[in-house]
Amino acid sequence: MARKPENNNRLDDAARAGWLYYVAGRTQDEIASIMGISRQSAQRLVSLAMAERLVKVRLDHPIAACLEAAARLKDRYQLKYADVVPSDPGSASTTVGIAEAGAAEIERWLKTAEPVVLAVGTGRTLKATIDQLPPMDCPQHRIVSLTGNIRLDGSAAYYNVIFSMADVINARHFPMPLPVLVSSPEEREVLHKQSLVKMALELGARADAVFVGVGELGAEAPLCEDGFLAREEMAGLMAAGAVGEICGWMFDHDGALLTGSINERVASIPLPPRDRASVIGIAKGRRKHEALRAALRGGIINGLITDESTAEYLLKA
Amino acid sequence: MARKPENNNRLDDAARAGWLYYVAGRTQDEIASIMGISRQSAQRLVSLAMAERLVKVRLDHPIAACLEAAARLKDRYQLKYADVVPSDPGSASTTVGIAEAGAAEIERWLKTAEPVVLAVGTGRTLKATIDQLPPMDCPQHRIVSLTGNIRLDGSAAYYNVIFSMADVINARHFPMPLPVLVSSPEEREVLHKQSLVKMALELGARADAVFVGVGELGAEAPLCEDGFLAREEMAGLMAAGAVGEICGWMFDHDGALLTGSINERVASIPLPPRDRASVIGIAKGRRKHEALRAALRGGIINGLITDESTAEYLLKA
DNA sequence: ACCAAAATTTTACCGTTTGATAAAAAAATA
DNA sequence: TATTTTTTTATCAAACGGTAAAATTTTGGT
Repeated sequence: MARKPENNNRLDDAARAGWLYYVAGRTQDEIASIMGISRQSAQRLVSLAMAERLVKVRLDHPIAACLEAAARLKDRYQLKYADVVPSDPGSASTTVGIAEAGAAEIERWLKTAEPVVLAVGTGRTLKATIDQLPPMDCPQHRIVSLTGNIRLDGSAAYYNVIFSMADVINARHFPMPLPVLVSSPEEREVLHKQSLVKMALELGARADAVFVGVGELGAEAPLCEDGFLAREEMAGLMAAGAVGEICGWMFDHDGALLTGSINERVASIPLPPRDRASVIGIAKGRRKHEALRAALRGGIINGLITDESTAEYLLKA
Repeated sequence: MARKPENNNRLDDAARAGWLYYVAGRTQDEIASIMGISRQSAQRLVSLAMAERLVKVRLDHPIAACLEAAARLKDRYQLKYADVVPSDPGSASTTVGIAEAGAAEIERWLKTAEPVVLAVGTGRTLKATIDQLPPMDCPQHRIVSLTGNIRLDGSAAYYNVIFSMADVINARHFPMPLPVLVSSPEEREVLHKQSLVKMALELGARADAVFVGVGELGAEAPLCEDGFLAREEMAGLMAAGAVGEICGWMFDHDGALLTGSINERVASIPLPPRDRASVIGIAKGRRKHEALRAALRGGIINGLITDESTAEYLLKA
């Protein structure tokens, strides 16, 4: 009868115990008495069944795939935070879904009692995110804009992230009264010494959480469309290897910031140190794929809110 | 702020909580803080996910004793398929365990690429089995109900196997819009000529796999309890030697269909030829013992899903 | 648009179940 | 027999499931 079934028997018992526990719903005490062993042995068998993956838990709901993708993204790119929302294949929107999810995450930060510093970038996605925020009263927190939204011609882009945000959450807010780009490194230096700007710079460096959009480059890039960047410059940047930008900071395929070139004229506040702060990118869609992957690779962002199909791309790469 | 499609969100949240709990292994406290709700709400969501069968736990490990019993059953009764699940001595449930196993076998059939015709009976066990099926998209298959679930008084029994099944697996389905029993052989003949019924009859005859419960007879038989059969008739049947029924077809101790008597008024679709199709009975428990043995002896079923202690009975006989 | 009723959520509490640890006992191995 | 490994026993803090009252939100009627 019993030849050498040691290992086999053990897994058999584990399977039996796991079955009684997970399928039949008995307590470990009951299993112990049914199988004639001590409760601790029963417990060991049950957890062995789990460890050996004898019991398989399946969750039949679209949301499950999203959660799993988020967990894998976290692991793959060493993220502090990841959230994946279901894709809507039919929709062309670049914000539906992630805007709500982004707002929820911002809300979680704002709900904390101890004061935090939140920083935001700009762009359509971020504007849509802010628009999903419920009114809140957060006098203990401060919010700062990492980047301006002044165009080359001096006018302001229509979306107004920091002020919209301040409108609904009633916290002290620090705008960035500068263009995204200035004409020279020297001009940047001068502007950054203005007292108002200095306060924002200082605050930005201490931000606990940062929420940014991720810009792709190309002829139809929002950066051009919105008049932040001349098309000739765009071509030069792409030739230099740039694939995306965050708050105006250009980076290449590996997520390394471009040295020289335009980055010396970016007036935005630098992203705070990634080891301390959460820098959460909010983006989805085919056109953002490469830029997102580069930003994740290079650790420019350590948090991500995206949708399923974008997550799929980022995972298979 | 427009931000909630409530109805949808409820199950979403349940799925999310269930995933975090069962897959990610978080505690309910953690889930509560992640989702921004109280622990009790988290607990409710987790158990809702269970109740709504969003999470399905399955144990695929073959337990040696069960495997051996299955092999012996196959041999002893010339079965095409046999599956034995562990017994839970204390439990009074007649479905726990075999329902999951039955669902797994149905799933295997549904996963085949070439189109198959699946037929199902009715009853509590089968309903519990169907409830364990994961959502699937199977436009290539067809499913047909071998029997109606209309009572003597014209009302429908609460369990609704074919429609529940169609709900989750999205295949063309063919219900049997008749009672289990009609008043006379002649009426049956008339009814069976209705075009709708004829299609079901035709399909049933071509079924590749059939899943049925096995009904025992007696004063407390489900057939009586559910109002399909008057108690006086039951007594007569038993006197005539009937020990069990499948889809309403009465059989005796040797598994031979009773001639005459009530069987001439059974409106169910006849079971397809056993040499071609798999007719799999799903049943366990003391009260089903005799009916099961008779059905196996007579070859009414050529497949079986049961539990260890029932298997033991069937093997020692 | 308002108020009242109903339903849901939160808060608080309690007994049971669970996972983990450490020492004693038993079994297996050399 | 001595040594190693496993199982049992005992104990404890954390986690869980249930209940009940208070607070909140939703619903329905006016």
